[in-house]
Amino acid sequence: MSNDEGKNVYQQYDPFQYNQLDMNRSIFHQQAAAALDPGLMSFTNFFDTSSLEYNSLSKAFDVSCCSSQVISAVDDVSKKKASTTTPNSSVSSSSNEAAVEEDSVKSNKLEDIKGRCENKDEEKSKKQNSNLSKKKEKRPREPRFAFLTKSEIDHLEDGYRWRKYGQKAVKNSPYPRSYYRCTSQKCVVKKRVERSYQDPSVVITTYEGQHNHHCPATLRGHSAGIMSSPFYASASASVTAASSGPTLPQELFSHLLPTNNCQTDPAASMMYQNLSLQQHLQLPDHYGLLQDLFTQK
DNA sequence: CGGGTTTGACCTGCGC
DNA sequence: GCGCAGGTCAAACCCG
Repeated sequence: MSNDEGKNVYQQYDPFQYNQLDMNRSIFHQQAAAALDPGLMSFTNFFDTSSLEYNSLSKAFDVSCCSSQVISAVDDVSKKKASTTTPNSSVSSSSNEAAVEEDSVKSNKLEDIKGRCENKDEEKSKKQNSNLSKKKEKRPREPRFAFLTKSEIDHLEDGYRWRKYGQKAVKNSPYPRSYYRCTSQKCVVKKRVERSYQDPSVVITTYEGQHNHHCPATLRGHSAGIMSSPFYASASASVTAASSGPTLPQELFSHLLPTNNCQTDPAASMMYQNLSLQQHLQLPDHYGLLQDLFTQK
Protein backbone atom coordinates (compact mmCIF):
# COMPACT_ATOMS: atom_id res chain seq x y z
CA MET A 1 0.00 0.00 0.00
CA SER A 2 2.28 2.73 1.23
CA ASN A 3 4.90 1.25 -0.94
CA ASP A 4 3.58 3.72 -3.43
CA GLU A 5 3.97 6.46 -0.96
CA GLY A 6 7.56 5.59 -0.37
CA LYS A 7 8.15 5.61 -4.05
CA ASN A 8 6.41 8.90 -4.38
CA VAL A 9 8.55 10.41 -1.75
CA TYR A 10 11.75 9.15 -3.14
CA GLN A 11 10.84 9.94 -6.67
CA GLN A 12 10.94 13.53 -5.72
CA TYR A 13 14.58 13.16 -4.93
CA ASP A 14 15.38 12.01 -8.38
CA PRO A 15 17.30 14.80 -10.04
CA PHE A 16 16.61 13.37 -13.46
CA GLN A 17 12.97 14.16 -13.13
CA TYR A 18 13.40 17.78 -12.34
CA ASN A 19 13.49 18.93 -15.92
CA GLN A 20 10.02 17.70 -16.54
CA LEU A 21 8.83 19.74 -13.66
CA ASP A 22 9.95 23.17 -14.66
CA MET A 23 6.55 24.12 -15.88
CA ASN A 24 4.84 23.18 -12.67
CA ARG A 25 7.57 24.88 -10.81
CA SER A 26 7.06 28.15 -12.54
CA ILE A 27 3.38 27.91 -11.77
CA PHE A 28 4.36 27.32 -8.20
CA HIS A 29 6.54 30.38 -8.25
CA GLN A 30 3.71 32.50 -9.52
CA GLN A 31 1.35 31.19 -6.90
CA ALA A 32 3.86 31.47 -4.15
CA ALA A 33 4.71 34.97 -5.20
CA ALA A 34 1.06 35.86 -5.27
CA ALA A 35 0.56 34.21 -1.95
CA LEU A 36 3.43 35.91 -0.24
CA ASP A 37 3.05 39.41 0.89
CA PRO A 38 5.39 41.72 -0.96
CA GLY A 39 6.70 42.87 2.37
CA LEU A 40 8.81 39.75 2.76
CA MET A 41 6.99 38.27 5.67
CA SER A 42 8.50 35.41 7.48
CA PHE A 43 7.35 31.96 6.60
CA THR A 44 5.66 31.66 9.95
CA ASN A 45 3.97 34.98 9.65
CA PHE A 46 2.76 33.74 6.39
CA PHE A 47 1.19 30.70 7.92
CA ASP A 48 -0.26 32.69 10.76
CA THR A 49 -2.02 35.11 8.50
CA SER A 50 -5.28 34.86 6.70
CA SER A 51 -6.70 31.66 5.44
CA LEU A 52 -6.63 33.18 2.03
CA GLU A 53 -2.89 33.23 2.03
CA TYR A 54 -2.81 29.93 3.75
CA ASN A 55 -4.90 28.38 1.04
CA SER A 56 -2.85 30.00 -1.62
CA LEU A 57 0.25 28.40 -0.32
CA SER A 58 -1.51 25.13 0.07
CA LYS A 59 -2.32 25.34 -3.57
CA ALA A 60 1.19 26.34 -4.30
CA PHE A 61 2.45 23.36 -2.42
CA ASP A 62 0.06 21.17 -4.23
CA VAL A 63 1.59 22.22 -7.45
CA SER A 64 4.93 21.79 -5.89
CA CYS A 65 4.26 18.16 -5.33
CA CYS A 66 5.92 17.85 -8.65
CA SER A 67 8.67 20.19 -7.79
CA SER A 68 12.12 19.49 -6.68
CA GLN A 69 12.51 20.71 -3.19
CA VAL A 70 9.13 20.81 -1.67
CA ILE A 71 8.56 17.18 -1.26
CA SER A 72 5.13 16.05 -0.41
CA ALA A 73 3.90 12.71 0.67
CA VAL A 74 0.22 13.23 0.48
CA ASP A 75 -1.71 10.26 1.65
CA ASP A 76 -1.30 7.60 -0.96
CA VAL A 77 -4.92 6.60 -0.83
CA SER A 78 -6.26 10.06 -1.37
CA LYS A 79 -3.59 10.53 -3.97
CA LYS A 80 -4.77 7.57 -5.94
CA LYS A 81 -8.31 8.80 -5.73
CA ALA A 82 -7.14 12.25 -6.56
CA SER A 83 -5.43 11.10 -9.68
CA THR A 84 -8.78 11.06 -11.37
CA THR A 85 -9.41 14.64 -10.34
CA THR A 86 -7.40 17.78 -10.43
CA PRO A 87 -4.30 17.84 -8.30
CA ASN A 88 -5.64 20.56 -6.06
CA SER A 89 -9.07 19.23 -5.50
CA SER A 90 -8.38 16.10 -3.61
CA VAL A 91 -7.17 16.61 -0.12
CA SER A 92 -9.90 18.82 1.15
CA SER A 93 -11.41 16.37 3.58
CA SER A 94 -11.94 18.01 6.91
CA SER A 95 -9.43 16.70 9.34
CA ASN A 96 -11.77 17.55 12.18
CA GLU A 97 -14.40 15.33 10.74
CA ALA A 98 -11.85 12.64 10.32
CA ALA A 99 -10.74 13.16 13.89
CA VAL A 100 -14.26 12.86 15.14
CA GLU A 101 -14.71 9.76 13.11
CA GLU A 102 -11.54 8.30 14.47
CA ASP A 103 -12.71 9.17 17.97
CA SER A 104 -15.84 7.17 17.45
CA VAL A 105 -13.81 4.30 16.12
CA LYS A 106 -11.59 4.58 19.16
CA SER A 107 -14.49 4.53 21.55
CA ASN A 108 -15.76 1.48 19.76
CA LYS A 109 -12.37 -0.02 20.32
CA LEU A 110 -12.54 0.83 24.00
CA GLU A 111 -15.82 -0.94 24.20
CA ASP A 112 -14.11 -3.82 22.55
CA ILE A 113 -11.39 -3.82 25.14
CA LYS A 114 -13.86 -3.54 28.00
CA GLY A 115 -15.73 -6.54 26.78
CA ARG A 116 -12.63 -8.57 26.20
CA CYS A 117 -12.86 -11.93 27.87
CA GLU A 118 -10.23 -14.34 29.04
CA ASN A 119 -11.06 -16.87 26.42
CA LYS A 120 -8.65 -16.24 23.60
CA ASP A 121 -10.77 -17.78 20.92
CA GLU A 122 -13.65 -15.63 21.89
CA GLU A 123 -11.33 -12.72 21.94
CA LYS A 124 -10.17 -13.52 18.46
CA SER A 125 -13.64 -13.86 17.09
CA LYS A 126 -14.57 -10.60 18.75
CA LYS A 127 -11.59 -8.97 17.17
CA GLN A 128 -12.59 -10.28 13.84
CA ASN A 129 -16.10 -9.02 14.35
CA SER A 130 -14.88 -5.59 15.27
CA ASN A 131 -12.62 -5.66 12.29
CA LEU A 132 -15.52 -6.55 10.10
CA SER A 133 -17.51 -3.66 11.41
CA LYS A 134 -14.51 -1.46 10.89
CA LYS A 135 -14.27 -2.72 7.38
CA LYS A 136 -17.75 -1.51 6.63
CA GLU A 137 -17.15 2.01 7.78
CA LYS A 138 -13.95 2.49 5.89
CA ARG A 139 -12.79 5.80 7.19
CA PRO A 140 -10.84 8.12 4.97
CA ARG A 141 -7.30 8.75 6.00
CA GLU A 142 -6.18 12.11 7.11
CA PRO A 143 -3.92 14.08 4.84
CA ARG A 144 -0.27 13.55 5.41
CA PHE A 145 2.64 15.93 5.34
CA ALA A 146 6.17 14.87 4.85
CA PHE A 147 9.09 16.90 6.10
CA LEU A 148 12.63 16.23 5.18
CA THR A 149 15.11 17.37 7.73
CA LYS A 150 18.80 17.02 7.64
CA SER A 151 19.58 15.73 11.05
CA GLU A 152 21.47 13.05 12.88
CA ILE A 153 18.61 12.74 15.31
CA ASP A 154 15.83 10.49 14.17
CA HIS A 155 13.05 11.72 16.37
CA LEU A 156 13.13 15.47 16.15
CA GLU A 157 11.68 17.58 18.91
CA ASP A 158 8.73 19.54 17.57
CA GLY A 159 7.13 20.72 20.77
CA TYR A 160 4.60 17.96 21.02
CA ARG A 161 4.84 14.81 23.06
CA TRP A 162 4.85 11.57 21.17
CA ARG A 163 4.56 7.96 22.13
CA LYS A 164 6.19 5.40 19.96
CA TYR A 165 3.83 2.58 19.16
CA GLY A 166 5.66 0.65 16.54
CA GLN A 167 8.68 0.19 14.41
CA LYS A 168 8.96 -1.60 11.12
CA ALA A 169 11.71 -2.47 8.76
CA VAL A 170 11.26 -0.63 5.50
CA LYS A 171 11.63 -2.50 2.27
CA ASN A 172 14.77 -1.60 0.35
CA SER A 173 16.01 0.46 3.22
CA PRO A 174 18.43 -0.42 5.99
CA TYR A 175 16.68 2.07 8.23
CA PRO A 176 13.54 1.20 10.16
CA ARG A 177 10.44 3.34 10.23
CA SER A 178 9.12 4.39 13.60
CA TYR A 179 5.50 5.12 14.36
CA TYR A 180 4.50 7.74 16.89
CA ARG A 181 1.20 8.94 18.27
CA CYS A 182 0.54 12.21 20.01
CA THR A 183 0.27 11.49 23.73
CA SER A 184 -2.36 14.13 24.27
CA GLN A 185 -5.78 12.73 25.04
CA LYS A 186 -8.18 12.70 22.12
CA CYS A 187 -5.47 13.89 19.80
CA VAL A 188 -5.20 11.44 16.95
CA VAL A 189 -2.18 12.90 15.23
CA LYS A 190 0.40 10.37 14.19
CA LYS A 191 3.79 10.65 12.73
CA ARG A 192 6.20 8.32 11.06
CA VAL A 193 9.88 8.85 11.16
CA GLU A 194 12.31 7.20 8.84
CA ARG A 195 15.67 7.90 7.38
CA SER A 196 16.13 8.28 3.68
CA TYR A 197 18.04 5.34 2.36
CA GLN A 198 19.42 7.49 -0.40
CA ASP A 199 20.68 10.17 1.89
CA PRO A 200 21.00 8.81 5.43
CA SER A 201 21.52 12.29 6.76
CA VAL A 202 17.94 13.13 5.82
CA VAL A 203 15.14 12.28 8.20
CA ILE A 204 11.70 11.93 6.67
CA THR A 205 8.98 12.85 9.12
CA THR A 206 5.44 12.26 7.97
CA TYR A 207 2.64 13.83 9.96
CA GLU A 208 -0.90 12.54 9.73
CA GLY A 209 -3.77 14.59 11.04
CA GLN A 210 -3.91 17.83 12.90
CA HIS A 211 -3.45 18.51 16.59
CA ASN A 212 -6.65 19.49 18.37
CA HIS A 213 -4.76 21.04 21.26
CA HIS A 214 -2.06 23.54 21.92
CA CYS A 215 1.53 22.66 21.65
CA PRO A 216 2.78 21.84 25.16
CA ALA A 217 5.97 23.73 24.48
CA THR A 218 3.98 26.77 23.40
CA LEU A 219 2.02 26.71 26.60
CA ARG A 220 5.07 27.07 28.73
CA GLY A 221 6.59 30.05 26.99
CA HIS A 222 7.95 28.10 24.16
CA SER A 223 10.48 30.22 22.43
CA ALA A 224 13.36 29.27 24.65
CA GLY A 225 12.40 25.63 24.70
CA ILE A 226 11.95 25.40 21.01
CA MET A 227 14.98 27.40 20.17
CA SER A 228 17.15 25.19 22.25
CA SER A 229 15.57 22.03 20.99
CA PRO A 230 17.53 19.84 18.67
CA PHE A 231 14.71 20.08 16.23
CA TYR A 232 14.97 23.78 15.96
CA ALA A 233 18.67 23.56 15.60
CA SER A 234 18.53 21.02 12.88
CA ALA A 235 15.69 22.75 11.19
CA SER A 236 17.58 25.98 11.14
CA ALA A 237 20.49 24.20 9.70
CA SER A 238 18.64 22.67 6.85
CA VAL A 239 15.00 22.80 6.13
CA THR A 240 14.72 20.57 3.18
CA ALA A 241 11.08 20.08 2.75
CA ALA A 242 7.61 21.33 3.28
CA SER A 243 4.22 19.89 2.85
CA SER A 244 1.20 19.87 0.70
CA GLY A 245 -2.51 19.84 1.21
CA PRO A 246 -4.93 22.15 2.86
CA THR A 247 -4.33 21.31 6.50
CA LEU A 248 -0.74 22.21 6.89
CA PRO A 249 0.66 21.57 10.33
CA GLN A 250 1.08 25.18 11.14
CA GLU A 251 2.54 24.55 14.53
CA LEU A 252 5.32 22.64 12.98
CA PHE A 253 6.10 25.43 10.65
CA SER A 254 5.97 27.85 13.48
CA HIS A 255 8.59 25.82 15.23
CA LEU A 256 10.52 25.04 12.15
CA LEU A 257 10.91 28.61 11.28
CA PRO A 258 11.48 31.77 13.22
CA THR A 259 8.34 32.93 14.90
CA ASN A 260 7.01 36.20 16.08
CA ASN A 261 8.62 35.36 19.36
CA CYS A 262 11.93 35.98 17.72
CA GLN A 263 11.04 39.59 17.57
CA THR A 264 10.53 39.72 21.29
CA ASP A 265 13.34 37.43 22.19
CA PRO A 266 16.65 39.08 21.34
CA ALA A 267 18.62 35.87 21.62
CA ALA A 268 16.25 34.04 19.38
CA SER A 269 16.16 36.89 16.98
CA MET A 270 19.92 36.93 16.76
CA MET A 271 19.93 33.22 16.26
CA TYR A 272 17.56 33.64 13.40
CA GLN A 273 19.68 36.30 11.85
CA ASN A 274 22.70 34.11 12.10
CA LEU A 275 20.91 31.12 10.75
CA SER A 276 18.86 32.47 7.95
CA LEU A 277 17.09 29.68 6.20
CA GLN A 278 18.17 30.75 2.83
CA GLN A 279 21.73 30.72 3.91
CA HIS A 280 21.52 27.22 5.21
CA LEU A 281 19.64 25.46 2.51
CA GLN A 282 22.18 22.95 1.45
CA LEU A 283 20.65 21.77 -1.74
CA PRO A 284 21.67 22.48 -5.28
CA ASP A 285 20.04 25.30 -7.16
CA HIS A 286 17.42 23.22 -8.76
CA TYR A 287 16.30 22.18 -5.32
CA GLY A 288 15.74 25.76 -4.44
CA LEU A 289 12.02 26.09 -4.28
CA LEU A 290 11.83 27.20 -0.73
CA GLN A 291 14.89 29.21 -1.34
CA ASP A 292 13.16 30.89 -4.21
CA LEU A 293 10.21 31.41 -2.03
CA PHE A 294 12.26 33.31 0.45
CA THR A 295 14.17 35.29 -2.08
CA GLN A 296 11.03 36.34 -3.87
CA LYS A 297 11.09 40.10 -3.80
C1' DC B 1 4.26 3.21 39.81
C1' DG B 2 3.36 5.64 35.72
C1' DG B 3 4.76 6.56 31.31
C1' DG B 4 7.56 5.42 27.45
C1' DT B 5 9.97 1.90 24.35
C1' DT B 6 10.68 -2.57 22.21
C1' DT B 7 9.23 -6.17 19.53
C1' DG B 8 6.75 -10.12 17.75
C1' DA B 9 2.22 -11.10 16.26
C1' DC B 10 -1.58 -9.84 13.87
C1' DC B 11 -4.51 -7.19 10.57
C1' DT B 12 -5.31 -4.94 6.19
C1' DG B 13 -4.94 -3.52 1.55
C1' DC B 14 -2.97 -4.09 -2.81
C1' DG B 15 -0.88 -6.25 -6.80
C1' DC B 16 -0.25 -10.35 -9.26
C1' DG C 1 -6.61 -16.63 -3.55
C1' DC C 2 -2.01 -15.76 -2.22
C1' DG C 3 1.91 -13.29 -0.84
C1' DC C 4 3.95 -9.16 0.47
C1' DA C 5 4.59 -4.92 2.81
C1' DG C 6 2.74 -1.33 5.63
C1' DG C 7 0.36 -0.32 9.80
C1' DT C 8 -1.21 -1.38 14.50
C1' DC C 9 -1.65 -3.86 18.81
C1' DA C 10 -0.27 -5.23 23.19
C1' DA C 11 2.64 -7.76 26.43
C1' DA C 12 6.99 -7.38 28.28
C1' DC C 13 10.39 -4.55 29.54
C1' DC C 14 12.84 -0.27 30.97
C1' DC C 15 13.53 3.98 33.37
C1' DG C 16 13.03 7.97 36.29
